[in-house]
Amino acid sequence: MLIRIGNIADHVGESVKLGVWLYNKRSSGKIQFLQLRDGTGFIQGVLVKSQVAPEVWERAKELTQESSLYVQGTVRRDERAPSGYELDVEDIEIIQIADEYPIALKKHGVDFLMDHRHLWIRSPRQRSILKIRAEIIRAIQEWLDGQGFTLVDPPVLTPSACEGTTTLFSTDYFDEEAYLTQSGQLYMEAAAMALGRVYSFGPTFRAEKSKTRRHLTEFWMVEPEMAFTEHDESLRIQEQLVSHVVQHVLESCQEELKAIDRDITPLERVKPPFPRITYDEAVELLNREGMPFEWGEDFGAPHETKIAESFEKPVFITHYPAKVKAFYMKPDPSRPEVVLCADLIAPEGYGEIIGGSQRIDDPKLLEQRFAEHQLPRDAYEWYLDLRRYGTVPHSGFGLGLERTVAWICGLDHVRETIPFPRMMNRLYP
RNA sequence: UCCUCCGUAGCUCAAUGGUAGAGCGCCCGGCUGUUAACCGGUAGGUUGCAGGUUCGAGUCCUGCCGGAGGAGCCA
Repeated sequence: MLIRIGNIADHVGESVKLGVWLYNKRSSGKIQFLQLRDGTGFIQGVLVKSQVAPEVWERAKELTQESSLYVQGTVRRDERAPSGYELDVEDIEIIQIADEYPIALKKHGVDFLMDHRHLWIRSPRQRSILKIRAEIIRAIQEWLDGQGFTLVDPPVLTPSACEGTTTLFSTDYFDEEAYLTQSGQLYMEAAAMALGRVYSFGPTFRAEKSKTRRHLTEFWMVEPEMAFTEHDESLRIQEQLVSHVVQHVLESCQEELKAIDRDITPLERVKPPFPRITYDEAVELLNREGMPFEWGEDFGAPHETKIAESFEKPVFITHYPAKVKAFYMKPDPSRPEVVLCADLIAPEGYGEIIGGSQRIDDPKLLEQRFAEHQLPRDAYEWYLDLRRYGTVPHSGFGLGLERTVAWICGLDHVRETIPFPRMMNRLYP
């Protein structure tokens, strides 16, 4: 039976068999060091010429980078090894001698690495990031499930835009045009009226010609939607969710965070409550900090970074002007020119990771908004129905997974947070 | 869509308008504790494409193609 490197500590002193790839090899005339990986970890295999069969020694010499093999050896504790363990190799069964591997253990350019993304993800750094991504997903679902949320899957193919502003990917749907979803939110509002507290987790598509470190054309969002929930309670849920995710990663991904060299001190501070400032206060802050900004505009990336610099934790910016936000957001009853919404801005310049709001529950007002935004009413009759048949106060938000992963991992681009990123100039591999 | 920058060996990069080079990788040889090992050697080129200026262009000019960073928009 094969043992996995991740469990190697349980087999000290035993002779075990591993299925591995050769990550790297160093050799002298009479000793060879094989850097082996199996997806769960790395371990160094040691062969001393005088202590192994001649044919095993020769097989080890043949191995090239990323060759696949079964290796039999005895596990030994060794203080010199980065992982604390080494394998004294006794036998080698070659599965394949790999062709010359394109990715050297040296610096490469972004374009070259992206062209070889299918191989790049084997590297320790990329492997660690994908592992952290998986733990972030686990933490999100674990927390929401524990709070009584039900997972509901909205459609990916949709008949028309949810918000109508951004560019959509279109596709043939028999005799009509369909679009890939840019948000499941409206469907999740329907689901919340059926199940109370719900969330979706899935891919989202935006055909925007954005070329920045924060943009992908295909990315994953978590979109909770909550019936009988007002804006303030939604913010409390958001800060608890984000804090749980960060603390879970700190506990369960210590090795990976170390492997990618993430400074975890800013992450350790991420606990509720998060600071809240209004849009008005944010505008004041920007002007005070020497970044002139006019009330009524929407913030750009440099503004978000400047605001975030004033806080040690993620910060909520609330009560934006209605005209810069989506049509479905509920106006503040005491001040109808602003809406009950909040963007959560991550620290360290990572920008917006959550956008959320309380939704309009009054059917008359929602119809008025449809008219103001010149939205096709017939396509949204079903959405208006939600307000006609037992409307309730409800709120929801969308959390961008890749931006959250980039922030927690401390990456300078979201393209490393997803196995196969889709961007304006990238559809391969 | 706009702004800025970059395209030279498999990879990362040098080369004042004057003989296209280095390091790494591959291959060969050496080395009994290597950590991106090290040491010696071999091979490796239509300088992104098309024009132009010049005695002479990797280098200067124009256009195109590809890429990167940013803006707008958003998560």
